[in-house]
Amino acid sequence: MKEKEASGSRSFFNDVYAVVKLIPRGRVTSYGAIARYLGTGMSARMVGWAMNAAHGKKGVPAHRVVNRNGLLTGKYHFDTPTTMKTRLEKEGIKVKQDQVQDFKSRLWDPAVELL
DNA sequence: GGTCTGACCGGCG
DNA sequence: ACGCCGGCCAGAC
Repeated sequence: MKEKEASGSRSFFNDVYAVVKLIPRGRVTSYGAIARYLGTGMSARMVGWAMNAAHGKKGVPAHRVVNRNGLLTGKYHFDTPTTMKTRLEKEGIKVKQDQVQDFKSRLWDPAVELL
């Protein structure tokens, strides 16, 4: 019988989900921030890929994860390109033209907040 | 089983 | 200051 590495999170996909779930409402984070927190560092791309798998899963607010520029890069991956913006605004985050306002202030870096 | 892409980031010219 | 390219990991064809 094979176990799925129940002891801790082996797959960083699982780690990403955990971190994203911990993102407080009204706050956003970047792929690179999560990647760095997980220790992947350069593999920020995988974080976005993990989000792809996070689709359909509940508790994984992928809409709270944006790129380094605070741009809603993955908005097109949602059901509708406006879902991400709508959700963020609903949480109190101002979004203008796919860009998070006060992104730097809204940025929730796990490597810092969870330090 | 090999190859390519992919919701990024950072360095270099 | 801007543009391009390389890098990392994993999933899909």
